[in-house]
Amino acid sequence: MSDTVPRPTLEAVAARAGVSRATVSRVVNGGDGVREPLVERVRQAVEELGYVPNQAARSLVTKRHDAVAVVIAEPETRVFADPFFALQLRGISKELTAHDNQLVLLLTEGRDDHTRVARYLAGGHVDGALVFSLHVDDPLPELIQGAGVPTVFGGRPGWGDGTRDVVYVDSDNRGGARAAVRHLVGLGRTRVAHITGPLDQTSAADRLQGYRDVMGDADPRLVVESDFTPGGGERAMRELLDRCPEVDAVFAANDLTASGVLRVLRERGRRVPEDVAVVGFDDMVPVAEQSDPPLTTVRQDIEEMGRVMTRLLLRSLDRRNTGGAAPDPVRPAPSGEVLPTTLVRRASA
Amino acid sequence: MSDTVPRPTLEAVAARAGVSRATVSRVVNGGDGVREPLVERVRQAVEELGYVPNQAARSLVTKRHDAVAVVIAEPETRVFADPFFALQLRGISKELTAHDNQLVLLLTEGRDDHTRVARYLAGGHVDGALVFSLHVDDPLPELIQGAGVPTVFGGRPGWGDGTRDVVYVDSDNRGGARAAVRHLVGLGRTRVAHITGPLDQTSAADRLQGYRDVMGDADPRLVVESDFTPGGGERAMRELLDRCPEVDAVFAANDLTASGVLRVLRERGRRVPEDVAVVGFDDMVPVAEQSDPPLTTVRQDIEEMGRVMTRLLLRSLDRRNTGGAAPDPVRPAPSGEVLPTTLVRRASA
DNA sequence: CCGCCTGGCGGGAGCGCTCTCGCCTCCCCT
DNA sequence: AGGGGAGGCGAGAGCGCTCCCGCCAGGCGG
Repeated sequence: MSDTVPRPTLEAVAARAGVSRATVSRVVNGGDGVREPLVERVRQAVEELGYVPNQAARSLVTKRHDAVAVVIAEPETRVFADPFFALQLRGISKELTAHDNQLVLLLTEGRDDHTRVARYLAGGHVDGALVFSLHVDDPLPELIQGAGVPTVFGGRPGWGDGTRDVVYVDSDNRGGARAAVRHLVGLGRTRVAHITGPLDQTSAADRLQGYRDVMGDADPRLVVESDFTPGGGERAMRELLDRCPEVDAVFAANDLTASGVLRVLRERGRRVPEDVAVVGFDDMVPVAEQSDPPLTTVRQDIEEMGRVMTRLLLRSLDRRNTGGAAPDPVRPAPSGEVLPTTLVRRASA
Repeated sequence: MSDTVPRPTLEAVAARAGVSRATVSRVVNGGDGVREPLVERVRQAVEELGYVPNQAARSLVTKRHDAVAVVIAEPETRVFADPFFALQLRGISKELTAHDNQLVLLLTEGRDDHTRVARYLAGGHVDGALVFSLHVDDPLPELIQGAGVPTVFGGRPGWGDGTRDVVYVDSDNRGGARAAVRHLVGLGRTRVAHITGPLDQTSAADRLQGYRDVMGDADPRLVVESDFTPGGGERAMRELLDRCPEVDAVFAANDLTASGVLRVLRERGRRVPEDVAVVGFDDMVPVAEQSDPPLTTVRQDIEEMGRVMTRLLLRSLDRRNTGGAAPDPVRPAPSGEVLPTTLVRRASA
């Protein structure tokens, strides 16, 4: 059948335009150092033949791929149930296409995948990697560091002791949590509880930290560990009400948790925000806006986070390609970029 | 700094193992036609040097890339808010990695992106494409067909007149809708309404069709068009109650819509399911299970859909590479695979 | 026992591109 | 008007791999 006609090569275009391969190459890659009339002739030949450069041939010599891997470690299924990654991917994708780079998606679950991913990255198929790994004990980041591929992490890696040569982008979880709790305190609430996320994730740990920044170690009964899910939020809230019925405010570690909290509160006949004020985290719009009452929450700009990660990575790739000479002796590589979070006031607090 | 040591080449491995490049190549690609002792020696050399084949060089000669593009046309932002694509991607990713293929993700919004994607696909960077385009008037599918890349569509393409040479995988939206409505009728409901999705999406159109299969054209007041969102569901339900207060059952085109429906029903003091029974579609677990009351809905296996699409594509790529000779004269190419949907009974109907 | 055939292995070409050279042209300065 | 320099362009050498082909060894039949 349609055995896909052989695509035209540089050679063919050169012949058609009556110039050398080198000149066509120059034109295709920006056209510097070629005089206008020739440029025009080559452009036309390219057009007529429908020439598209063969990326494989190009990579073979340049050793660049104009491709970036996005690694999403996803041990638990539920992680994927929220639009978090979708938004990240959007931001990443936009930024990548703006710079003519491709996005190679690597989804992992389980150990075998880890080594597979590490091998792939070490294989030099991509120029860099954007890695999301939520859990502190995840071996993946270390493996990837070992692969020698420029990498930017999404979220503060748990194992980073601060001095490591790690580049990451994170939301200001701690600051956002502080803002949330302060808001609650500002409302005159005195029994402000916190239902945490899984504390082996740095985002959850940081939010707890922010809560403690404001509340100190106050009443330990007011902190209940949970798991970022609505069901977990329900369980935690029941436990909380049993332990400490006089609670008058809850800072839930994310919006999903908050939705569980609201449900239990309704079920127990507590009015929100009159009896108990509730603040969430994430500003997952469909959840937060549609909840009853609409949820006051801390917004983080997930898409922007993806964008920033990408920019960071591309910039470091650029450096590597141009002047690796001076490796910036003043501020070495390690750095984390922390994106602001903002409190969004709705009805629940 | 660490200027990434040059990776070992086939040549290097060959030297180390004391054989020719060709032999190493043979071993790396399966080892047929090489005697055991040599295979072993080569394997060891590969191991010692940490050799990884250079995919670019390989593609250059084989003209295969072991990579598949996943194109997600996403005109509206909200599409991304539900876990639909995330699940698809999971299925696709699993199947792809099982066959040692990479996933190149192409997210699009807007016209410019369309031509960009078309160019990319036509550029022969990938072996095939998996395309999701929800709207009937989306020009993307046509563009992609034109690019001459083997393609499988996710969801029935709107412009397919049935006779076109199109391969797609879809859920049995129509059948699922029928099952939902029959269930409602079986409950003794006589005023069964349908709140549709955006009818320019085939899934929404098919669900409406399924509703009509059972209800005929009955009372036109019972069909309200909406947009797959909770807010849209609310508006539609209000309108429905105004138009036709005696409604005793609602089949919502998806779970998000159903959640809006439930909210309005609660607000208007109608009991679910006693006064009005409600059925959704999708079985988006977090929404359906957590709703109040838990939602009876039609489940579709999204992840499996991704898997099936991938299998279909890979199979056709295989054919192309091996014996394109006999293009299967009996059953030509065109085909759509329709995956079953099942009714999940919870409390709302 | 010799020739032939089979099968394992090496040599070499070439995939389509980039990039370094070196030549040649044209322009500018003296 | 002539010399020097700069810049435009072409030739050619690979990048790392696959695959075709041809050589050589070993096993068989005549």
